[in-house]
Amino acid sequence: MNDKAPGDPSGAAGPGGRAVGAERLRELPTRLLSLAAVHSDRRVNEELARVDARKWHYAVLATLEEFGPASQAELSARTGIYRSDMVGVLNELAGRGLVERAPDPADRRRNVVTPTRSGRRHLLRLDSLLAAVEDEVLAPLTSAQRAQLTRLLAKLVDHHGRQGDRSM
Amino acid sequence: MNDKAPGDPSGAAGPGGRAVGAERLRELPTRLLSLAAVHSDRRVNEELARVDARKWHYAVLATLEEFGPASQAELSARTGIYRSDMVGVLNELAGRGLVERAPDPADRRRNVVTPTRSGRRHLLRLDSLLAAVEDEVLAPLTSAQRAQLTRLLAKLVDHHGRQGDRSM
DNA sequence: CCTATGTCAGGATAACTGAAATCG
DNA sequence: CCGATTTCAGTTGTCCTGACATAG
Repeated sequence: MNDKAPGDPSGAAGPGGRAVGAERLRELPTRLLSLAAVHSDRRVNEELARVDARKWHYAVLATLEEFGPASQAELSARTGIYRSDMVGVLNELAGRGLVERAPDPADRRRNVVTPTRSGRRHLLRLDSLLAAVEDEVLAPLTSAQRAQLTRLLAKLVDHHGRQGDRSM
Repeated sequence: MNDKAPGDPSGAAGPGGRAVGAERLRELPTRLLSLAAVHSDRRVNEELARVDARKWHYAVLATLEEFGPASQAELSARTGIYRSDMVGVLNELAGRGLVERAPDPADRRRNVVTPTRSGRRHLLRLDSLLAAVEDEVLAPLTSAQRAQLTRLLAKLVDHHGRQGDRSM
């Protein structure tokens, strides 16, 4: 089934040119990144769904834990969620009793979002749940490799975050 | 499979718990993976759009180049595109004169998809276009780091591809 | 007057499901 | 009858834009 097409240059890494051989797809970093992320995201979402959560829930709760109560715009900037989508995420979180939204007396345009006790407990549960998924997703890597991957990815995210600053 | 990463940074390990510091989000590999992929995908799609292409076009053309003419189901299995979505991708490619679809005389359920000369030329153009995007996306990494990242991602993709075989 | 904030309405695309029609 | 292949129809989720009302 694998008869060569006429004049097929595949397999040859030409001198002076880059090696574009048969392994085009299997070695394309942007594709590998995409495939790995799709798989990882799917597993994360599947597991989060089991406790009626989504990954944006985690991002918001973790941000609140780290920086304390914040306005929606602040949360949006820190998590990367668009502020138009933040509304829905907070509706879900508030509906589950995980955060509270109260008007800011100092600036009446703003809502101050605060995690509830239940929300902070929920965050801990999500922590361990995500740790398990992460362990599964990164299974083929040694812990040194995991650290390395994390470092490389952080470098990429950091770099593009610095210059790819789109206003939401 | 649960060995602790060495050099565990990020400060405080809570009493009786795992080390969950302030850097929860910034160090979560699944999140970094997702963020990096979103950015990478966006840049890839933007650039491909400039030549009226999409990344699935590349996947199909590259697969045809590597393995020769194939049925849609084969292409679907090799590229990871769902059979149902493959229809649309091939409609676009055929509409641009980049591939030809002909019924397989040996099995009349099948279509044999073959790249045209123009399609193979197009693939070369996409190659260099993608190389440029890749160079931009991976800019903050040295070439040794790029190779490392590629290797690690390939390991992940390879692993999940082996066991995550959903029938499409 | 201009900007920031929260909100809503909607578009574009990707991932995924289900089923019909055809053929082996 | 069962399974594989192509195709269509449609759902869901995510990313992203634009606009509006309110407030600083």
